[in-house]
Amino acid sequence: MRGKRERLLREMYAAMHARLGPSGWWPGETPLEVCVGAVLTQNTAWTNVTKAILRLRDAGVLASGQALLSLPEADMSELIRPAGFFRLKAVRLRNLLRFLDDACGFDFSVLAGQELDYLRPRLLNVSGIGPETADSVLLYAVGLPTFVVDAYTRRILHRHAMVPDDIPYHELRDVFMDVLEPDVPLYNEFHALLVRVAAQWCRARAPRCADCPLCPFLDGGGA
DNA sequence: ATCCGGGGAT
DNA sequence: ATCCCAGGAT
Repeated sequence: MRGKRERLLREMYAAMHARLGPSGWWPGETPLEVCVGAVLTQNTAWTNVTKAILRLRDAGVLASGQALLSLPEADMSELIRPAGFFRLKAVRLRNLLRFLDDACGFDFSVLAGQELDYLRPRLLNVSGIGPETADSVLLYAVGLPTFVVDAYTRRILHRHAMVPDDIPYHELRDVFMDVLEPDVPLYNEFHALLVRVAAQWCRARAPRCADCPLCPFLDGGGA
């Protein structure tokens, strides 16, 4: 029965929102920047990504997709070095930029008019773009209603005994999308709240369950 | 199962 | 000086 899971997810959302308020969170100033961040943040912390983005901004190459594309790969690697896996990510970012260039010429409103089920597989077909990166681009840069799942999401739901630890990406995504109506602001805010809870309370080591907004939903946490 | 690399915590 | 953290490809 999944009416129970639906109620639980909505209550968790409400609890986080009540404690933390609206996040107003967007992982970048522009859609282009969101795409850059989506690649750079693969398997790395946001603090590192921020440094890399700043370096790109200061170098003036973040102004347009063309500027980024015309940057030699060696220069790109060096600029994004703080984000880690920098040679790999320079290639992956280039792949994504090339895709965006010929899919829409960096006019993201064109992509916003396309079907999620059409665009998502195409994005996943780009080498270096996996499900999380694709969903992050689709939700935050394009504005299509796909739920972004990450290690934080997995950890929080697993610790609340809602999913197995090794649940595949698409199944975890379905946990949300099977139950939540397609709603970009809702998906945006839900993900943002999970990220904030994971960072401040549901940390990988030394979690602070006692005063976590999701404490009431813990096994034996009352309610 | 292993590789790719950095920053922060311990 | 290590250990730990976080996606995707092969």
